[in-house]
Amino acid sequence: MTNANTESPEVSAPSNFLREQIAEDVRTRKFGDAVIQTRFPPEPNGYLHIGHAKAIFLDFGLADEFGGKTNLRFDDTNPEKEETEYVESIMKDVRWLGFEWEKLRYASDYFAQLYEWALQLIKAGKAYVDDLSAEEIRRYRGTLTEPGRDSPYRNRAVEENLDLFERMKAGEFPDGSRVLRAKIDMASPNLNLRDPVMYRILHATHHRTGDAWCIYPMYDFAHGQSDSIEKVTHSMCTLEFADHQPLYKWYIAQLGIFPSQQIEFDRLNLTYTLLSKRRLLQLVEEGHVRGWDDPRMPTLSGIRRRGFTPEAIRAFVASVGATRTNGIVDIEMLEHFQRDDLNRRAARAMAVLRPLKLVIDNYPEGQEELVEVANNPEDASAGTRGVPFSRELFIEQEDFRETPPPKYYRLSPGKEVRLRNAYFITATSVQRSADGSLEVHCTYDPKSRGGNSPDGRKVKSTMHWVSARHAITAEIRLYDKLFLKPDPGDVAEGGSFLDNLNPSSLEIVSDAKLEPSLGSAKPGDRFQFERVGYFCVDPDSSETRKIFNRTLALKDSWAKIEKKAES
RNA sequence: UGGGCGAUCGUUCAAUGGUAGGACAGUGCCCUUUGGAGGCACUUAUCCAGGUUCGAAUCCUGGUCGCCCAGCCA
Repeated sequence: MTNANTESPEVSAPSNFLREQIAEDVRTRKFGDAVIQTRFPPEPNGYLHIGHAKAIFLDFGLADEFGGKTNLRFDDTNPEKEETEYVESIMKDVRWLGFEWEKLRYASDYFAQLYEWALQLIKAGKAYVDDLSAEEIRRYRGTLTEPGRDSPYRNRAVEENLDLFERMKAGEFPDGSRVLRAKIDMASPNLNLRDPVMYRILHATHHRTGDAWCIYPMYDFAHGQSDSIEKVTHSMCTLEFADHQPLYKWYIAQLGIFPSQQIEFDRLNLTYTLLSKRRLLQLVEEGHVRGWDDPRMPTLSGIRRRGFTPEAIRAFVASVGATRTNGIVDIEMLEHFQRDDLNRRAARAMAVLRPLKLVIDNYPEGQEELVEVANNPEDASAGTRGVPFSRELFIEQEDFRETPPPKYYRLSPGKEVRLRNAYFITATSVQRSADGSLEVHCTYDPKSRGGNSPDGRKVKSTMHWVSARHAITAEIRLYDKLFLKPDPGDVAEGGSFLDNLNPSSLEIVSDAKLEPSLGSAKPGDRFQFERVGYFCVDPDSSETRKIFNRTLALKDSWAKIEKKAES
């Protein structure tokens, strides 16, 4: 495994219990000479989301720290839900985060071995074929407070079990007619140990093994053994599998195979975000979003298209850490790390989302010039570029008020402000242009070229602008939270999480005016539109029409002041 | 109501028997050619009750609260 991100922003990695456990196991040589081996084991039944990023950074990152290796293993034991499309997207996402797996494996690689192990357990009297229906098995299992009862088929002879199991494999029986179960303890307080199902009959075509099998192992009879086969030393998974650990150990002990160790950590939860594959699938299928990679989706493909970076996700995940407590992380935390990363790296540009014409009456008609602008004030090595300036400009509508409210520093009649990197201007009047639209007239101070006045007078505000004659027109997609509530699942009786969908999560601005240099931007390129936010070029763009996604808005303290004044 | 796991600022993560600290959010000030960024300051926490100890967030006991488990899903 290699880690492409080791040189990325210093993330103070606080100690966590996983790291400490591994360190101790190394110290005590729990696994002898074996190197630390982990695995990332998604089921290919959907797209990866930000929650998986945490698991990925833990699985790959921790192994890397200890000089170990990580496999990518698809847990593909349920042919009814799994598809090659998902396998491919998952590989793409893992690589995008900056990781390369040691070995690519599938649980289905181990179907033959797993079958042999099942036979071994049958022969040892530890497994039996049960003819009970699913419904009957459920009833015999008992409840949380009452013990279960033995199936009438529990004590079948080994020979009969062998015969029946082989015939299950041969396809003699219909789906659901029989299962293979482990013979453990129907009275166990842990329901997972009440004779768990090992194999079920499924006449379904598997995305990799096709129709070679019609019996498929359950998760519990595949996961631990797959770990063991791969000599996984630390098998990290989320908390809801803690109850499965005794079973995980039971199979390994009965089979006498490599003792992989399962360790559970908490799942990532985010405010205003849904991280359930089932519901995400519903959003896609019912058309509430434009697809798995809709920039509003918490999928890795969605936030990638939105403009998020692997480096920011890594810093975020590191700060969130891993524990065994279940909580919900404020989405602002993720946004902070993303802004922090983009602030350092994103090239600056000027773009006016909602144009208002500004005419400089004392600037000679027909004249134009190039003003020099820093590509990134945070990074001198990013250099400078020339931006065309002329008599007629576009400024942001919200940067002008005919009657300014208190504390409004921007342009209003009689007020002087700075056009960034260009000149000081003073608004003189508001007029209707020939086509009926509003335009603001002003005068400029030629001696303030570059943005400083020679007499040292100051202005309260600096505004971005675009030369009307040189501007390119583009579409800009402004995204807001997909859900209105911090917990999208917080719904009234009989309601659905869909009731919490934000009706204005997408706003399309179709005629934004951008500085001409943006005409050569390529899909995926990221920018900070000064004073507005971070944006990236959407793959829907064409040569003639650029489309930008807003990754995040800049923090807006004026909006805060204005809001406070209202209340 | 059986079993498992957990509980520290509003949120998140530390403190591994010895000064409860960082980050996010919030508030105020400074600075600023982005009302961005940056700097400084401030506010706020050990679930409760007992016990052990010179000393407890940490160990013990008893409560309370939260999450997970009754798929032939993973």
